[in-house]
Amino acid sequence: MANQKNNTLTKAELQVMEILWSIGKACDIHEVVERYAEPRPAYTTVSTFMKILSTKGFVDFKKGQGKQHLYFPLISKDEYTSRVMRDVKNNFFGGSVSSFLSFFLKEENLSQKELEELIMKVKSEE
Amino acid sequence: MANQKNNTLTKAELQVMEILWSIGKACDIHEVVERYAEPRPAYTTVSTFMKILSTKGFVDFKKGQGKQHLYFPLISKDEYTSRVMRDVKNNFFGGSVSSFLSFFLKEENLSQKELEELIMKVKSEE
DNA sequence: AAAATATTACTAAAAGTTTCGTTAATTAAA
DNA sequence: TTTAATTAACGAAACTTTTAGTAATATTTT
Repeated sequence: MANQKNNTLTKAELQVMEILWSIGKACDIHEVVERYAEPRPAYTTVSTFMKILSTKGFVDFKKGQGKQHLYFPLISKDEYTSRVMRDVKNNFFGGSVSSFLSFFLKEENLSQKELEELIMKVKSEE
Repeated sequence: MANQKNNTLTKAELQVMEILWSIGKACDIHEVVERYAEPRPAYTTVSTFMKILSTKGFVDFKKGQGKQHLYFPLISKDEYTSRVMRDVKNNFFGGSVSSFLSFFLKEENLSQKELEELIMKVKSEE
């Protein structure tokens, strides 16, 4: 039986992913727990999330010297961000790019000029 | 005791709000149920959500002739969209407008020409 | 006004999420 | 190599969300 793919993260799962992304390298449970703000969850709680995230296909792990499992994300923050943005675009703007952008510009109250400057900046970064 | 304000919508609650927004006027439970795609939820299920949404402060109701309650949203879709956008911006871009926009533009892979057309369009809508 | 119908409130079961203790397995220490 | 310590897997309790049946209330019909 192939791994049933579930492509949504719950709030608590996302929190774990955020920490994995911020650490930026394969790490053990302890390193993850340490990064939580108080009150920190129990070691076994994070361990459970790793298990869930593994079966969901969001993380994998390898053996480290001494340390048994070193966990790492299988999806980048950018990739996940893309999914979230796509969902917002679809759910709130009927998938329309221009509606999305239009709303955003009004929301942020950006002038024509500011927008063009931003675009220039983005372009130059490529 | 004042009404404890809870400003997040669950998935099922959002679905109800979407329907209320799309109907655009105060309506009864039946009208909401009809708008669901199959398989439709039970009448009492939607009724329960209305109760929850009322206590959460997202909808209110008034008496209609004959029909007992006519429900209507207390928050517009635009307002709620703003909240969602703000949350995405904060959670994924550290609250930075330019990061958010930059990501979006790269993501959509818009050509210079398309961008200019979009800007024109957005501008003309103001 | 009494009976039938429709609607909302209440209650609770089912499903999903979050949390962590206990157990089993693995690694390190004596 | 036996014991102690560490770690992951398992199981389940606590909590949240979703779903809907039943009871209570209100409206309509006869």
